Amino acid sequence: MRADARKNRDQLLTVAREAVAEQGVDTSMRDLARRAGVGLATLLRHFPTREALLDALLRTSFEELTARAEELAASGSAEDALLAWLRDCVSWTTTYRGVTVLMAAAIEDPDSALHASCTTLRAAGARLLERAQAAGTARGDLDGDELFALIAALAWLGDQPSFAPSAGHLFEVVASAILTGPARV
Amino acid sequence: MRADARKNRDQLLTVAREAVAEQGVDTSMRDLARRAGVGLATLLRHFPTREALLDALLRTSFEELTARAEELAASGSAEDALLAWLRDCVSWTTTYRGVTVLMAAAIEDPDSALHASCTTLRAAGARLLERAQAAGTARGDLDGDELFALIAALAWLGDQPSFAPSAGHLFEVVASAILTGPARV
DNA sequence: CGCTGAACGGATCGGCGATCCGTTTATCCG
DNA sequence: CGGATAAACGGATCGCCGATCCGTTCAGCG
Repeated sequence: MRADARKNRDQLLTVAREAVAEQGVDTSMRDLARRAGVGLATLLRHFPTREALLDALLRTSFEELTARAEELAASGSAEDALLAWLRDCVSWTTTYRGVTVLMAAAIEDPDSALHASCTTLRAAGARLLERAQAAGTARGDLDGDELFALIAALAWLGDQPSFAPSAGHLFEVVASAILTGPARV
Repeated sequence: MRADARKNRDQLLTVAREAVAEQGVDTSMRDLARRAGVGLATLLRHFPTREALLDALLRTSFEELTARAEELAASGSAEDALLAWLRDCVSWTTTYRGVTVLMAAAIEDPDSALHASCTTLRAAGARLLERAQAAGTARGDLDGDELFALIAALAWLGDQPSFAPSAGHLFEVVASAILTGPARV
């Protein structure tokens, strides 16, 4: 890649990171380009769609969360690991506004740029869930898809200004429904 | 109101009802006007904003749900009443696509056309919740705001194509977290 | 150096919600 | 019944959006 193209690309991602954190995933592309000091066409050449831009922005975060799941999968308590990972996932979503809807759409559409990252993340969560279920500390009638859906719902609550103040407590409520406490044999 | 105005207004609401059910709350206003056989300006004169249109469309549903809550508040079991009302609320949201985000925004903004309807609905739910809490069959560390948020989150899940298949089961999961079973004294 | 293809961005397109304003028409009253 | 009048109408227009086109510029290599 040419040096000037690389510079513009990096600048666009930096600007997009700030803008998405402040104004959410629906920020105007034209505005993004202006803030980065490039033309709209340049932005759209580097990232042909809004989704492609967000993919580049979010990919590393997804990979970190997936790695975190694998790290926790090797830790002592299956219950603690699952709970800690849920917490990490939900709190991460507060970084970018509107990211939850994006993920829900990406999981649905196999052609989405984010599809692979999302399914990998979901699978990582499923493994943590299954381990906790095997240990008898997570309710057995849940699967990975449903765990992912619950994470998304909690993240969505945190994204809504009206519900955000309750989001922390509601996380505890839902977590208590997922985790069943120590094994009862 | 002049007879022709009344006719157009009714026609617009009919068309909007279908369109919102099919394509969600973000349907193009221009398209709505076309489908109703009127000019865009006519649609916007009757309903100055999209929100005003949706308010007219949803108001009666809100009133029905509120009335249903009051009816259930007089029924036998506090637990059954709360559960039945939650079910009614969540299943109603499947009628119109995208309505959940609208409600979350309306609760936040006191100037919204839907604000009053939403707060009334929330208060109606809070009364059912408090009755179940007094009977010891709902967890005590929840308030009306949080109950409303949980309903919205479940409704949101049902609105996402990727999560909709799990929505029914997840309702049971979350409901089990709200309800604590028969009073344990 | 000079060439050349990659990268650039202004201009343009169709679509959106909102607004303006000249035209039509339902309604009321003489 | 017929004319006045205000209400209702909708085409045209505005500023915004994302997307695309295409002539210009310049980075990098032989």
